[in-house]
Parts: sequence; C-alpha cells; structure tokens
Amino acid sequence: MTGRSYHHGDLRRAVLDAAIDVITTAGPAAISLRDLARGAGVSHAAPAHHFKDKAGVLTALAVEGHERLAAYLTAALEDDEPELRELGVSYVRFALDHPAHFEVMFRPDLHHEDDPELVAAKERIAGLLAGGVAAVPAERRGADAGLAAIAAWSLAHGFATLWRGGNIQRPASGADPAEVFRAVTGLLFAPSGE
Amino acid sequence: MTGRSYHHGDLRRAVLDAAIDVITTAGPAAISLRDLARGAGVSHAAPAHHFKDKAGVLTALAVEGHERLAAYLTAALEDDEPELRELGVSYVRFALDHPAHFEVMFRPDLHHEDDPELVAAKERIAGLLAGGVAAVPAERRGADAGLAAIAAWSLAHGFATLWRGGNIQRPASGADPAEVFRAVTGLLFAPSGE
DNA sequence: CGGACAACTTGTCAATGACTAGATTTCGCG
DNA sequence: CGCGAAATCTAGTCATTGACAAGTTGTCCG
Repeated sequence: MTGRSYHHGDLRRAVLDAAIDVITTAGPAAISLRDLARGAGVSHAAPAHHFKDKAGVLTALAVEGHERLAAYLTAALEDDEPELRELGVSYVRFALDHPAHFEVMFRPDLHHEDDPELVAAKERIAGLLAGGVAAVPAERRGADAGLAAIAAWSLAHGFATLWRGGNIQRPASGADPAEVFRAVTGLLFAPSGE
Repeated sequence: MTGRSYHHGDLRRAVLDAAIDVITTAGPAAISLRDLARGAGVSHAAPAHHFKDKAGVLTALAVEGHERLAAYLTAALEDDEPELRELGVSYVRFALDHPAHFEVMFRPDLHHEDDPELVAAKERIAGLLAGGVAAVPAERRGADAGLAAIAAWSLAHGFATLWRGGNIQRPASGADPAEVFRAVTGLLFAPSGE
C-alpha cells in the first residue's frame, strides 16, 4: 500500500456517507454525483462503478434505511410483551435519528423502484409492522389487524414527517418528539381512560 | 392582437400547469425550467420573470396547494355538526385529487421556505386544523385539543403519504382509499364499539 | 507469470439553472 | 392623446451536472 493511491478502499461507503451528510443538511435535491466524488477524493466517474446511477446511490440509501428501520422495529418487538405504542415510538425515533435515510425511503421518484433489494427491504418492513400489530391482543387493537396496522403506520409516519417538516408546533419547546408521539398514541388508542 | 406573439397571455398559469403535469407523472425531481418553457412555447428564460427560481415555481405550487387544501378543509367544516373524521377524509381526498401539489407542499428543500405567502398559507392550514379539532366536543376528542389536532393531522397525512407511495396494500383492490381511511379512523377514535 | 477482472481516470457531450443585456409590448399618468 | 416607465419576453453566455466511452492501474487466481 503506497498511501492512498488508485484504490480507495471503501468508496461505496464513503459516497453513501457523503450523500447522507448532504441530504441531512440540504435535502435530496442537492446531491450531485460529482460533488460526492470530490468529497471522497476520487474522479467524477468513480461512483458510477458502485452505483450505476445517481438514482442508484439513492436506491442504496433507501435500502440501507429500510434495513436500519427493521433493526429499530425488531428491537421494539423483542420486548416480552410488545406494545403497539412502542412500535410506533421506535418508528418515530428512527425517522429522527436517520433523517436522510427517512427522507429518501418514501420518495419513489428518486430511486429505482423495481430494484430487487429495495422491494425485498420494503416487504420486510411491511411484514414486520403487520406482524407486530397482529401480535397485539385483539382487545387492544380492534378486530381487523390489517386495518390496525395501516392505522399505526399512518400515525407514526405522518407524525414523523410532519415533525421533520416543522409543521407541528412543539407543545413544549425542547420536548422530545418521541414523547409527544407517545402522548398522541395514548390519546388515540385509549380514549376512554387509561 | 396579431395571433400569439410576444406576450403569452398567462404564462404563469401555463408554467404551473405544465409543472403539475410533470410532477404528477415523474415526480418533482424531473422538472426542468427549460422544459416547462418549451411546453409553453416561450424562450428558456421567460419563466424566471414570474418565478425567480426553479424553487420559485415549486414555492408557488406549494402555496397554491395549501390554498386548495384550505378549500377542502373549510368545506368539511361547514357541515352543521362537523366531524373530526370527515376533516381527515377531506385531507386524504385532497392528497389524492392533487398529488402534484401534495408532493411539493411538504418538501421544504424544494422551495423558498421563508416565502411570506407560503408561511401565511401554512399558518392558515394549521389554524384550520386546530380550529376544526377544537370545535369537536371534548368527549369525542379527549381533553387536550392540541394533541388531538396533532393526532388527526398525523393520521391523515401519514395515510395519504403511504397510500400514494404504494406502501399500503389495498385491502380490496379498487377500494376507494378515502373509504379505507374512514374505516381506519373508526377503528382509532371509537375502539370501544360504534 | 499471465490473463481476467475490478476499481478508477480522463475526456467528452448534451442538458440544465442562473445570469445579463436587449427587444417588444402594455400601461400609468399627466 | 401621448410619452415614459415598467412588465414581459428573447437571445446569448457560463459553470455545473449526469451519463457515457475508452483507456489505465491494481488485484487476484489459476
């Protein structure tokens, strides 16, 4: 090894990390393959060898995001007595912890929609959510588990999205959004007391 | 008037409509100012006079979207005995009727965030939602109206977003998403029967 | 050691966003 | 009515970008 020469070592990860940075601070519209290449110290065409396209980079990010989300959700489900609420809280936490991934994951126009890895990752998430909801006792989630899954996912996803966009006026400044979300779920899933 | 000559007549609207078309079919990442100009039959720099920027076009679209959404929501609130559920259904219907607007409205990185018109339009929506929720009898929405508003908004927004992204497996193919959403709200807001 | 393969570079091309200067038209206002 | 200012649009330019092609360097395996 003659110092950093021809081969980068792990260009793929370097590009992904740089993309995460840019997206986090300036949004997905601001990424430029050439800029990512510059940041990694390689030529402008190097990234194309790992991700065929610009969309390829974002597709890879989306896949990675789904994988990380899966980790969050499985952690919440590993609890002895999994609660629907905690599943949602995990979802929200993921969105806040990994904003760049979250940003790209649900933007089909930015990536290769039919990428097999992406499709598989999406299915895994859907399965995790459906399974997690179904595991909750029917008295606490209604008769239709499928509908309950849609409700839970919608609530968590909407909350995370709106919060990130600054559309939700924070009840108490500096409040932990995940805690706010917890309060919201309490309101919805147990309106008759608790 | 010597036929269509120098002045277009309503270039602003023509550009916006063209943008709506492109976004609807290919997403916001696919718009190009020059392309929009071509579609309107004007020179490549003409749009810049109505919308300073590319972001300016999207900002205008976001403002317009908020205005249309406000119309949907006020219509739902004009009911004699406004129901929280119908407010949500209106929200979902708007998202499905005007996908391009909806797509842009919650994407801060695409427009000029501090545009006064945009800020005002956003505040109007937030006010409508908060007011609509507060008008619902406290027994049917819990004690904390602010929290209820967040819940309702999150649910409707998440559902609309996920549906549009194809993340929700349609319970019955061809089902009206707004009806599915109605079922979802029934599940959440009245879990103890109804 | 030799060739196949992967990783990277250099060069190129059309397209784009933004900017400038100038042409044409409309409109306010005396 | 008429003139000048402002609005609208055109034409030209520049740096940047994504994609592609062809060549270079390094690695690995038989």
